Amino acid sequence: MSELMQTYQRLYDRYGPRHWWPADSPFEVAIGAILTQNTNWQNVEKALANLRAANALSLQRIAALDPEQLQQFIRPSGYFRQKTERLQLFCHYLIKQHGSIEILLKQSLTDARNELLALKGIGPETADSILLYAGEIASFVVDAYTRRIFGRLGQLEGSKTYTEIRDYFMQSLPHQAPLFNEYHALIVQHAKCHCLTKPRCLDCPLAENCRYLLDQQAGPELV
DNA sequence: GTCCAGGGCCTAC
DNA sequence: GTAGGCCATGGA
Repeated sequence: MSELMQTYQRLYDRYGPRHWWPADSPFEVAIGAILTQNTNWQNVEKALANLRAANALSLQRIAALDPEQLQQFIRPSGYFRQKTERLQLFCHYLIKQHGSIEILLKQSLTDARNELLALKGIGPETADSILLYAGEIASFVVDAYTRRIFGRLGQLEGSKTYTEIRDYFMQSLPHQAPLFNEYHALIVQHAKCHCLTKPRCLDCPLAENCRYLLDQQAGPELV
């Protein structure tokens, strides 16, 4: 079993299925993916609840909303001016070019990904999240946690770019959307583990492989 | 009060 | 091509 599959298995054995992405439709996944940029998911849920309460959580409604009103709805998710522009650009584009997110996502991975990346406000992580969680397309999502966790395992150098890390995962794992889905969700779950903040975490499911932990001499701080 | 969260864009160098 | 600043709210 590859190193990455072994790590996956340990995370899965500890945390179980994460049932990602928490959304009712591909469109909601995409909206959530933009809203959660550098933002706690709890705040995103508040923004989504505001949109839902106003019956505004749809492609046509978001596109047609007055920007200042949209800003108020999504204010809890932070960066509300930027995200208002990003959401409306995204919706206007979908309406004009495809009519729905589902149609955009029917293309090949490369075509759909390049199209998403060409949109202002959609970078690699957001694009891959939309591809994977809205389109069930096997595009691995890399985030800050991925760098941190696998850096500590000694499996990633800190200098790797987004593309290099994504390539590493995609070349080492079978291209299965359900696997990529669960793996990224497990990484986000594991980010809450004490091992990322404390010198020694004995309860960590990855303790056996954790370079940081192995390098530590026995210290007083046990979590 | 400080830090950070499921990033990305823009500007300097 | 990349380091640094900027965007903003809410909970720990």
